Amino acid sequence: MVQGNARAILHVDMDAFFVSVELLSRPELADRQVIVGNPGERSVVLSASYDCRALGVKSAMPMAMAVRLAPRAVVIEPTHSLYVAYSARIMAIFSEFTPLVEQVSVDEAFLDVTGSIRRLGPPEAIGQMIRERLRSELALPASVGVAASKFVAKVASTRAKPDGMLVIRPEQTLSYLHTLPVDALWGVGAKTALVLREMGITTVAQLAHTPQNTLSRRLGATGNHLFDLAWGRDDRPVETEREEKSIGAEETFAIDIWDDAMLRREILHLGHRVATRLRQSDKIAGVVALKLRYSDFSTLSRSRTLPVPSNSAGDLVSAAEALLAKLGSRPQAVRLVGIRAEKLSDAGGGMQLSIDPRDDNWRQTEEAMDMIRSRFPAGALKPASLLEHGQKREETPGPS
DNA sequence: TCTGGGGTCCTGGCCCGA
DNA sequence: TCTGTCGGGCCAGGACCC
Repeated sequence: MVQGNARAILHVDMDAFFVSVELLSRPELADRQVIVGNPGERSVVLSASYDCRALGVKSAMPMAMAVRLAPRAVVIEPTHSLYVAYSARIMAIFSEFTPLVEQVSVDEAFLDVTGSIRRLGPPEAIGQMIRERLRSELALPASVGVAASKFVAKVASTRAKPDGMLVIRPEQTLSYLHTLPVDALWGVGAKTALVLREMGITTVAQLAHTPQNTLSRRLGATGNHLFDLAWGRDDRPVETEREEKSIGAEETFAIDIWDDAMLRREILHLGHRVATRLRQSDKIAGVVALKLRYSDFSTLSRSRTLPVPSNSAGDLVSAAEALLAKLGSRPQAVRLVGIRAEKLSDAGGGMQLSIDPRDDNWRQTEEAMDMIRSRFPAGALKPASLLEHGQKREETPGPS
């Protein structure tokens, strides 16, 4: 597999991860069609078993459509804490094979096993051992792609699904890539695929044989990037540490709303969620962004730099409310509202002190809330205005 | 069919100061 | 002192990924 200086990269991707984890505690559903997702009318599919996928059900598909395609499917509500716990066990297994593990999401990772070959054998043997460990210790199926770069390994694991392994040797890379449709390239979504189709490009081979300057004129930097990928050029290293760049929270309302008071209550709620997560990560935010999505799905965002970086809900909510006020009246009912904390930096332990001493009481209150939250179940403590909101949610349309 | 929630990255417009 | 321009920061939005 490894020739000269070629790297040996594995991409390990768990198969229908949320469904597989749920089935561990519900073995009686093993032969049934299963969809994981919230049952609400506005929810989407998070994961579907492969027999549902055969009927056309896909991740991110509206649940209403999925149920129409697979009327016999059992719908299970997601248990995120369970997925996070299994994810930690999966990553621990990976780290026994190499210290170079880059976790991409809860259920997939890149592993650079170049340095493990002398100890453990060729990369395809390492891939097989990892799949067997996941199967024997966690009873979870995974697919593995083996290649000399992250991008090709990722393509290979996708093509190996479900429960398979695909090895693309360095000398096979181009001939393999050039058999693929262009949307197999990482970074080609619906919009870019449409632009490429307008240019007469539907395969990776066609893209590779299009002049690079033609691609960059139409697609900018993306064009250059795709051209490199089409020729198998991807020397991005497996990165074991990633700095968080932003932390956010958003909610889609059960029905679109006009009521400004309700919108502000949700902003308060989201502000507390984001601030709590900032403090848990020991981060402060320099910028607060507000996001609104209207009935017609058009989305608008506004952001502002804080006078002093902060991880206090009071500061985040004030900034978000100021952005909301600046927008003036709403042209349409609001479907979704979100808050994101950006330009993160280290808080250096504890909360950031404001230049305004009047804020200190509020900050101390939030610190006390953090402490109480750490001892009692989630939702046990919330500001009075949110308590009222929580009660009203039972009777009036609120966030889903 | 009618579109969640968590993110990252890129681009282009605008403003401001050197 | 005035003007042009250039770069950088900020901001908004689009596209993409899982």
